[in-house]
Amino acid sequence: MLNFYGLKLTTRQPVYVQIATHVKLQILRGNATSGDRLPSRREVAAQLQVNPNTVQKAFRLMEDEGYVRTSSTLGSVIEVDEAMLDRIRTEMTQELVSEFVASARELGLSFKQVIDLISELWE
Amino acid sequence: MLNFYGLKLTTRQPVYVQIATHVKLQILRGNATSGDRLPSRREVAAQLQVNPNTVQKAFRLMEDEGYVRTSSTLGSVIEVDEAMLDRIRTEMTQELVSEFVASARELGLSFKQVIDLISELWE
DNA sequence: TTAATTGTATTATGCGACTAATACATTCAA
DNA sequence: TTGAATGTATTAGTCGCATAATACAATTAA
Repeated sequence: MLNFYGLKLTTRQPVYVQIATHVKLQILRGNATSGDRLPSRREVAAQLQVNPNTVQKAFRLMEDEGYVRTSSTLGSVIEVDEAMLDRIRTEMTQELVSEFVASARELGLSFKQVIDLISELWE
Repeated sequence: MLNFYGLKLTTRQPVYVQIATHVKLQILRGNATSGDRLPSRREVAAQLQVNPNTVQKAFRLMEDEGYVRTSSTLGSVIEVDEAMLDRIRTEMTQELVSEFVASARELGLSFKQVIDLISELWE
């Protein structure tokens, strides 16, 4: 059973988006996989100390994006095949890197400067 | 005289923040420097097709951050010394790179993967 | 079987960002 | 000098996100 205690919410993004992103990251990192169950809406709301309606919106989003299915018997369950997993990984990676490169160029940074800065921080 | 025609607005950030960021980038890239004048609030609002009050908020922010000064005789003028320029550059670079590194690690990317992906996109 | 839990839905409220519509005093050019 | 442009301020309204308070049918557990 997945939980959400490790998720620290910010104000930079809608909470329901952060919840969906958190689940996607858990899937990518192998901490969650097909068949794993999610806590109830009310339980997640309690764990994150947000409103159940906000959580409902997150679950709706995850169902629409195609990696969570909700049945009346099992509640909400993660459901990903290899293609979906690859789609998620590619999508998130591409967005992250391409936006970073665009910003770095806007800032006037050189390729070498960027690599050096990342190297320093990577440890 | 600076203009804002090159600034494409998104919905991901408040407009007034995007305006201030745009000016800071112009300064960093050498496209704008001390003494350069900014168009009037109403003129910027027209160029960006946003409300004058939103632009006023951006100008207030830039004054507070310390690189724009407004006088009754000259309107709003850019004013940066070497220290301010360095502060801006460091601040924006640090934020960009450290947030990127954090996200990349969350995604489970290796250092080599990151470098390879950036190399591909940098061209 | 009965009570609790759950998914789902509805309506109202609050808040921050942005828009809209003015208003007014000051500066400056015709 | 007069009228336009400008900086500044106020008040009201919209929109998306989140909260609050319920409601109800269906499933589950005691």
